[in-house]
Amino acid sequence: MIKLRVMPELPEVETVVRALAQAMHDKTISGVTLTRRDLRKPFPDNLEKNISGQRVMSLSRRAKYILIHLENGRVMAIHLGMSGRIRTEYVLSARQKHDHMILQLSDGCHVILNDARRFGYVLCLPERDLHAHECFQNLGIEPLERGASGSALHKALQGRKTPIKQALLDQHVIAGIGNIYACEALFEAGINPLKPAGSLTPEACQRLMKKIQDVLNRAIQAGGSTLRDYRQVSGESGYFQHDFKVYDRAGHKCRMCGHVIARIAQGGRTTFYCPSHQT
DNA sequence: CCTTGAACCTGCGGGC
DNA sequence: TGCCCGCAGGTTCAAG
Repeated sequence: MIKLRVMPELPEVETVVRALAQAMHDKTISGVTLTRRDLRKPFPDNLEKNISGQRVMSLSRRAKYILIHLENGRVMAIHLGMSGRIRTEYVLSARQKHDHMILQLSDGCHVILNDARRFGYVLCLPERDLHAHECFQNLGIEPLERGASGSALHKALQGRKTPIKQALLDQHVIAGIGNIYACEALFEAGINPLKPAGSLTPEACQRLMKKIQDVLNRAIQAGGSTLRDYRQVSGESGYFQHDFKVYDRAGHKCRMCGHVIARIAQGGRTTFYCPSHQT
């Protein structure tokens, strides 16, 4: 059994995509069970008709979306929101609280979407319509793809007075970054999260983009991050949480300069940073 | 166009 | 033990 419980930012979604590819590639979806009609958005009207009997050609990721490419040219897109988890079970055990969608595969495997807070959602649309869909058309820089660069980031931040931390969370500016990796990347780049986004120099943007890519890649290598009391025998849990340099470290000493890590609120989210060397 | 704050929903940990 | 409060990985929408 593969069981995936992650904090769904880019590295965690990427980790889920890779694990799901193992389970789903070249399998046929033989059945769909929905236990309610909606999460944050309604499930697509014709979901069962559009995915049942379809072979899974490949899986990919865009921003924080899991994309499941089907033989009929459609894509099922899954966003995990804050609390979405996906697990696979070859022998379907008792249904758990907040299991909302169960896909049955031709080899007997079940793919189960569980989401306590229901901030996640599922879409299903023709692949050719994907980039024009409202959820995808305005997405910003994909940080690990060609085209991501300091100059692209600098351009995307032009004229923005909002603090750089909040700009990094704006998926229309740069896609895939969430609260943890925004804090971590700014720390590593030595940039104060309160700095107006548009005031970053091209050099600072270069440094920041490099650190964003760096921290995301390291987190993917580590299998993402998991929090709280998660324990798992399958070896599928990530361990990047042990590498956090600022996130959730308020009151502890900065690993770089020894100053005390601060915790502030920005736009309703918590930011952790070192006031001494993030300038 | 940009920015801000509230809203969506459930679970968990801490304080009393 | 139990209740109440604050807080949590994300996004959208209304209002200024």
